Amino acid sequence: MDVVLLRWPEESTRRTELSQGARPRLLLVEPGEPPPDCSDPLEDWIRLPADDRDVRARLSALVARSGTERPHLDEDGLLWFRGSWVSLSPVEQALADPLIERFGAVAGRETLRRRAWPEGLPSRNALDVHMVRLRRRIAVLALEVRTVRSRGYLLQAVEPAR
Amino acid sequence: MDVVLLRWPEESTRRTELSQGARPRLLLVEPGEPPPDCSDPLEDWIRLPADDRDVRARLSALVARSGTERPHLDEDGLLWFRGSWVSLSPVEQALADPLIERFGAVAGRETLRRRAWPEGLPSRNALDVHMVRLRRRIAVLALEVRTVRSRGYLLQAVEPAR
DNA sequence: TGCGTCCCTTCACCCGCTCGAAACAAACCC
DNA sequence: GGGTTTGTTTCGAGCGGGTGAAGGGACGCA
Repeated sequence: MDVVLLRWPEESTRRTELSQGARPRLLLVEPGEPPPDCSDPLEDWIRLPADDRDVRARLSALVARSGTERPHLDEDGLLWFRGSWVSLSPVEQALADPLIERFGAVAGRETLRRRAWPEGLPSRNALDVHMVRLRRRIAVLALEVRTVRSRGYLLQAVEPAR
Repeated sequence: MDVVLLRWPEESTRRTELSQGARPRLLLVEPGEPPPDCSDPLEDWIRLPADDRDVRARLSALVARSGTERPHLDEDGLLWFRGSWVSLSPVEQALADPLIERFGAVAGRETLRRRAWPEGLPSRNALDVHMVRLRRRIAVLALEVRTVRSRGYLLQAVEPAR
């Protein structure tokens, strides 16, 4: 989802419209005008005239905040994230799919099981084993699968070191 | 809680120190320098030289953001705070729930006891033991449970070191 | 001031269960 | 034939929740 650029205060009505739709937006504040009151995390502003790098930095911060950046599985079984990809085996695709849908939230073990083996699990811990393999693969994309005990798994970007 | 003003990029080491303590901070970016990468919601930046009103607007936005932030328990048993999470066991969820409801105020022992074990306490000090465990877990989120003797417990954000 | 009593904290241990990971083998595909 | 994919077994680490027990601080009371 893209960030919308708005002139402030001219386009203030459009701003309220967009805030309804949870669409991230960057307000370009006219020289001399007072800055807006941004309490929405999906909203930011910058004073004109502005350095190009500054605008881009705020845009990408908004994108990151809105969670727009999510991995994506193409029709060839390639898992894309931040411009890189790895190929996944069919089973891994079936597992990755619900994890991507719920990116950042838990996908239940039962859901995953059904998606990969609708006919029933081949063996007791097939799911665990394939999860290990999926983890190894997606590591190079700085993606990780975290376990939420007795609930399921959660796909997320690797937290940058503090 | 006060916002700390930092020069960027000179005081970058201080910046990382403060991010540990979850202290809100505003980076003052020197002319010509590239803007920082702010993923932390408690961090913001502004390009120098800056309009006084602009600085004040960003400061008060930071203050507002740090004050209203309260932890939140999602439907998968994950406790979220400031963009990070830990998973809680069922008993811990039951205890965390009333603590979060009254975030910053005391939740009585009796209330907690009833929420976790409506049928009656399994043993004399089960509540205390589980409280220790809950404390250990939420520490990584910079949350703490303070005891209010003979009244109950209080959940709050860890005060950043001065 | 000394003492006992709550109340709270923490530790160590137990049991049952979940999950991770390695290792091996079969099947499959260029 | 060599790499990849998938299934299977097995072992062990770690978690969740319950219990007992030790210890310490706060408070009331004599």
